[in-house]
Amino acid sequence: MPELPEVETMRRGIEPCIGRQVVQVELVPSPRRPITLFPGPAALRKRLIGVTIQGTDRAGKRVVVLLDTGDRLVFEPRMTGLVLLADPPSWEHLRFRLHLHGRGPRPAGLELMYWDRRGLGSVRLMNAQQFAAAFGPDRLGPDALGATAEMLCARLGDSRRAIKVALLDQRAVAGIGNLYASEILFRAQIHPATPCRRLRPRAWQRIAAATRQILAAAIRYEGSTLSDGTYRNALSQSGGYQNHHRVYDRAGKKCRRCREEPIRRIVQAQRATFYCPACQRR
DNA sequence: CGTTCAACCTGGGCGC
DNA sequence: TGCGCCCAGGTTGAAC
Repeated sequence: MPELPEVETMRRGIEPCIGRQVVQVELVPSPRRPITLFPGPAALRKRLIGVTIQGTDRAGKRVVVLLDTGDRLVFEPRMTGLVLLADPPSWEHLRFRLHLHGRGPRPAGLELMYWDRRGLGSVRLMNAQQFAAAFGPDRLGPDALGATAEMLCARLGDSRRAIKVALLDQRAVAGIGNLYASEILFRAQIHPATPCRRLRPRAWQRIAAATRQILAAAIRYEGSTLSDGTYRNALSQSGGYQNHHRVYDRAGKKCRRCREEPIRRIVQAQRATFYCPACQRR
């Protein structure tokens, strides 16, 4: 679930952590199996307790917490992970919790939590070298929020892949996931199966503009909370962008643009793609 | 190059 | 009511 807009919303939501000090590290408070934690519990505690949070960042679909030691704490939510300051949807799947020292005249502590129902995500503490190796420019393309036609065309213009599949390639452009890829191509009025190399400069312009606009709008609405209700912002509140989807999960329903054609669902690279066959011609 | 499949997990929805 | 299946916002690596 969490794609760029959801992860960016979570990142903004945990900004109150900035300037606070880690006083306690809780690993897997529930009796559940742990998610991927790196490094091990002892090293994690040793390198986290006493450090101060200096800032937050995002690496594609990951929330990054910058520490005054130069280390980075990286939360990768994958399908069902949440980075929270407020109570999670259930205590059962809480995986990790940092207790932060309060500040100000009435210091109240904060708890930075990672919750993950399916447990496919991870929490990793990385030094500068490890972070660069994992998320450097050779591993992660430029952020999709700043997509330009030149950038997309330079990175994908020669590819034979379908544009929908290519937009999910995090090395080409970082942050677009399955839901927003369909929404972006609908807004750009491009058929999702179009091979990248067949796209003209004008088409790349539309795709780049649609990428920026869709992602920015989704961030404004604090992301999409789908029917399973899993996604929440850091305060455990639902997003609102699901009410603005044009094609995602609307198979069989009439296109909101042409008000005629039913939205079609196809499968590309084993993943669902939604589009309007009338508005998005090959 | 590109595609396909399986794996990692939980849980909601559906047909029978 | 229950069972078995299919599906899901992601990523990775192996096989072809």
